[in-house]
Amino acid sequence: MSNSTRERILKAAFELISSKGYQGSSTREIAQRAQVAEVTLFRHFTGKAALFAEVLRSFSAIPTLSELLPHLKHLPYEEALETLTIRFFEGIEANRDWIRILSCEVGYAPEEMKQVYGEFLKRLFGVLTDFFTDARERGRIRPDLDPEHIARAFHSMLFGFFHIEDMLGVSQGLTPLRREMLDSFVKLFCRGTRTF
Amino acid sequence: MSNSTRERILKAAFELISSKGYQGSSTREIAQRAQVAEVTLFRHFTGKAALFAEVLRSFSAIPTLSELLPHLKHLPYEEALETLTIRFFEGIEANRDWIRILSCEVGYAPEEMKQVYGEFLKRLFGVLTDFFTDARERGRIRPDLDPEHIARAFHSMLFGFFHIEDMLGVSQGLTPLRREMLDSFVKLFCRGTRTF
DNA sequence: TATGCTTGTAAGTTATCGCTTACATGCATT
DNA sequence: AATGCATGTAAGCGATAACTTACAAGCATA
Repeated sequence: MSNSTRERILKAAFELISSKGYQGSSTREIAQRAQVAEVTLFRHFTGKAALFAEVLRSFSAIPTLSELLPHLKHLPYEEALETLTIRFFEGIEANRDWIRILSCEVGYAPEEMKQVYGEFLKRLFGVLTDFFTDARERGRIRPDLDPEHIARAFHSMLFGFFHIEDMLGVSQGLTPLRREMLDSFVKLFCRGTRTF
Repeated sequence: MSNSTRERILKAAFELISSKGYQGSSTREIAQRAQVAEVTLFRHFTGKAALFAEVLRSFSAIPTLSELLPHLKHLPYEEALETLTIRFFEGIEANRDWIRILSCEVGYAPEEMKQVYGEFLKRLFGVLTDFFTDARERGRIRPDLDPEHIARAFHSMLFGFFHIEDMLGVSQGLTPLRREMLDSFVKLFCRGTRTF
């Protein structure tokens, strides 16, 4: 079986599920979108559930965040936070479909798929914790704060904001109004963590 | 048509949809759970979609937060923030099913249902903004901060945290570990907003 | 007793679902 | 030329979905 066929199916499934949900997407429609006979889908994957699990694995949005970190360490704390915030939000936006699948569809999905989500988050929290650990070692942030807690707070704030905006779905992207809101978040967060 | 039948159907639909999603819940199963013939469901509601819309309206988790506010105003800022945080999280926890429906299912739902969510959030943000506006007028928080932005930051942080924890679904409730995490959030948030 | 309202039973509609089977086609390797 | 592999076409399986129709039973009020 050629690889491209399989990947076309995966891509179609990803797109459809992210817009209509797992239960809302039929194998017929997925096959149609992939320009493939429905039976071909079942020759590549043992079933709809297996296809979904494979989608979760294949499209795992690996955070490009970790590549950004070394660069951030040479910036002043507030500036680094600002860059991190914008990049983080852009990253979420770029992978909005993937994230919507994970943060919504997984709730009804079997345990196996939750693990994919759990591992993804663990890596993400790890990267963020690294950043704040480094900042603490450099004396940028107060030593009494747990870097992991800060990382979670940072993540929660940005993710929570994105999720609400995404669900209401009035507009997409980093609009000026959102940019302004994120600026306030950064200011607040910076004051809340930095040394004086 | 008696009121109790209708309400039993609404309650059953609410429970089922919150655990299996809109698409995952059938009218048969909803009727069964309500101990009602399926046809009765269709005599009370014009269809599944109409039933769902009615569920959204009926179970609108009205924040008891607004009742809490007057009491908070007499507390020191950090203490008020702490109480607000705990109460807010408990409120989210108590309405977890309702919130899961809104924050997940609505993304795939028609525009009409998004409005229900939008109006709910608008009220919620309003209540929080009131709190921070009052705190600013009392000189508790820095005057250069926009109360609405602070309110959104506060909401995003708590909601984002809850959502992640809820989706991964390892445990429920305000566990000691979460309590500790929220304490850090409060400390961070307080330092980020208060005057010195 | 009669009327009207709500509910239940039963059977059925049409549509779609996930998935399978049987067979033909085309292309590449041997 | 023959073999094997990936794909397509077509038809259909059994299950379930949302929803409808027709009719009977219960219960209240008039």
